[in-house]
Amino acid sequence: MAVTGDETESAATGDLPAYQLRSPNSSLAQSIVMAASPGAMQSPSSQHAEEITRKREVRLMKNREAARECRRKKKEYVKCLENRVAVLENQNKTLIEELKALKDIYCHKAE
DNA sequence: AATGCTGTACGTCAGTGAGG
DNA sequence: CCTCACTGACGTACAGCATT
Repeated sequence: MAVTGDETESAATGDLPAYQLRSPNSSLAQSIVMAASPGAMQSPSSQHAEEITRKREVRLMKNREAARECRRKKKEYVKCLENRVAVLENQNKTLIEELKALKDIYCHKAE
């Protein structure tokens, strides 16, 4: 199992995760620029645009965390299944041995 | 050392079902 | 009908390993 560098990446690049550094014209980067720019008076249409951008960011952030959680749950589920396989394989082995022993007893009686 | 391959984690988009 | 959370699919970045 390879350990990825993704979790150590933010340490290597300051404190921003890689996905925030990658695309220079992402909506996030744009919105940061928008928020930082000293736009004093804003027209209703630009306010509306900003609201849309903000909503999008919130949605993306929520979805990002949902995806993380979803993957975590999936990994846990797979681990459970693997455990179950191991248990069932052991049970199967035990039952096969038990059957073999019973067959032996039966054969000796028949003689 | 350079390069290609593989596995892992991530973010985003699009589709879907549940609840209000 | 709308909104929200969940999830599969896709593309991307990166690390580690093998080969040249």
